[in-house]
Amino acid sequence: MRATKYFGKTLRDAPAEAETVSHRLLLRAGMVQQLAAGIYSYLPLGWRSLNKISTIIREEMNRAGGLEVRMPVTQPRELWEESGRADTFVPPLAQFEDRRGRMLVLAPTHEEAVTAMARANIRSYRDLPVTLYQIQTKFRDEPRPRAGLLRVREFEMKDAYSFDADVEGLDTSFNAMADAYHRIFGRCGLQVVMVEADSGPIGGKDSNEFVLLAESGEDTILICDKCGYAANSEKASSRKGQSPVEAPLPVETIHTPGIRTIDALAKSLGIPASRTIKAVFYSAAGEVVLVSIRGDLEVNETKLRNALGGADVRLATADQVRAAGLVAGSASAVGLDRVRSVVDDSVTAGGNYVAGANREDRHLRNVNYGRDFKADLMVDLALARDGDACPKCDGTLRAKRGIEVGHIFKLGTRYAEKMGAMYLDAQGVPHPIVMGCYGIGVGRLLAAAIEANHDGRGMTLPRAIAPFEVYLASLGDDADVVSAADSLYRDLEAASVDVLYDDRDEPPGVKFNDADLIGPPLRVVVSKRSLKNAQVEVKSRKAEKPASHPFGDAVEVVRAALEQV
RNA sequence: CGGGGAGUAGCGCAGCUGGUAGCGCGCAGCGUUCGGGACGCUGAGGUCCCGGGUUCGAAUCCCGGCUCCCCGACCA
Repeated sequence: MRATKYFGKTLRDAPAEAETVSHRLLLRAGMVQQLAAGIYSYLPLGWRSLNKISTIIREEMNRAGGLEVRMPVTQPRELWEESGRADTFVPPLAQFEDRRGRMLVLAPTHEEAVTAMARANIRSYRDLPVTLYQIQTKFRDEPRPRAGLLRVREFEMKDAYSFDADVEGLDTSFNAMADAYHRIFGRCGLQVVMVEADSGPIGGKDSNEFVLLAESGEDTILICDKCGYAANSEKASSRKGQSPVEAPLPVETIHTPGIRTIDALAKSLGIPASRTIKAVFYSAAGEVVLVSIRGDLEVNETKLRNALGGADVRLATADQVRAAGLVAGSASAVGLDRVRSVVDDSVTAGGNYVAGANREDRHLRNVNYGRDFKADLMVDLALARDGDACPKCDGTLRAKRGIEVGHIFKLGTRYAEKMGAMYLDAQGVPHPIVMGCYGIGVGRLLAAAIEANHDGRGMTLPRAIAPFEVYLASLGDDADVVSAADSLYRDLEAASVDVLYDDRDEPPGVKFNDADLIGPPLRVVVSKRSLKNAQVEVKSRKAEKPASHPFGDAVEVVRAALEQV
């Protein structure tokens, strides 16, 4: 493609609204353009990269046995009433009335539509298993779109849905998709890790996220440095360590004037925080819950929410705490029976803890679970942190930042049961179809790839997803230079090299800067200086200096160099 | 939804003690240049977010609204 025939402009300055690196670079390179909050147009350059990603996804879905389908973006609201998600989906469904007064929704995801497709076409166990997928636009009216393409309202998403006769079949389909995901991200040249994840309101027994490691990421994941255990921070567990086993001693009340935090308590008593019990107050569905956890640990609110049956959980307000009769700074579960007590399993590991006395300026020594306080619920509630011990081996967990680019779920029979998607087994007995779903945000993946692949000059996307493979630039308007560059351009095109030919009448600095901004992995320069020696210059995007090669070998040199980047 | 910030040329911004809009980049033309956003001359380009009010006069002051961004809440 000749730059003089192309559409879209590079910007020297990024628009003020863009703060995130990928957002700035996408706008500066002229890849996307914003129409409204979280709603973007793709210009030719951005669409090229997006399509390269889509093509890789499509090839790997097909290889894994997936069948591509296309489903409606506008769907009758009744379909969502069947699944029970018409009023519960978050964010709420975007919907409108058609001219006959029927309510239509803009699909935020396609479980309902694909289940309708399945129940109309699957009758028998002989029809199973099957995996259908789509790469389509979806719309979610997100409460807060942000960071360019990282979190948008209208977006391209690949969603695959598997249908199996039983959970063993689902496991097989799920693993096949996990393998395909590894291949997809690998082919995109991206370092992605699969981590255990919380399945959230979608439900199901297993769920894994695919996270692109990037410092600017919004998600925290924990990875064991030894055994490969990896989970996002909502899900991750860690070994909390054993406190010394001691015979329970009698409880003593101690005077602790002005001490209201675990740090201060531990310091004043000269003990580690791990010998104390911290009380944290939450409000769940209007009820105040007292969470007890060892003093050196923190509460993982997702685990707490799951333990409480999915209720909305947030820190209790000072008013709620007071109304519940709790003494902030000196609270504990000891002697409290009118407040629900949820206990992290860490406090069962040892004994003789220091805990609040539920009186101002008083704490208790030698508090023991079971003898001195009880739990209405006893589970793992701790937030795993960098440096914690791995739950699976004797390694250490390391916290890393990342961006969620894919998420796969074992859905089970939830949708099939609600929507009547059944098959008959060999005995003629009906069963609900067992489903899985597997998503990749295509636009988010592009943005994430830029977050992970850029430098001070612009994008350094891997070859497989960069908008072009080669940036060919001619310097100056010398007739020999122009004709040499023209002919090299034709030869590269003929050799099926994906080349952007900068044939504009611009000074070298402009061309070099645009080459670095757009960032094809290879830059080829034809100039009077190099042509004098019958040479061209080839430079990889990440190299400091170019290398000169005989002009006649240019195509071969480029093809070889592309294999290396 | 809570908190904060911002809307003036395509982009970045100034003008805001009221007097009818400017700078840089970009864009168009001509010329000189041609190895990291080069230089000169000429030129085009504005609903100063919208509506109302105050005033002889509003980008500027007042009231109401809209949009966008950031933090939080929420979220495949």
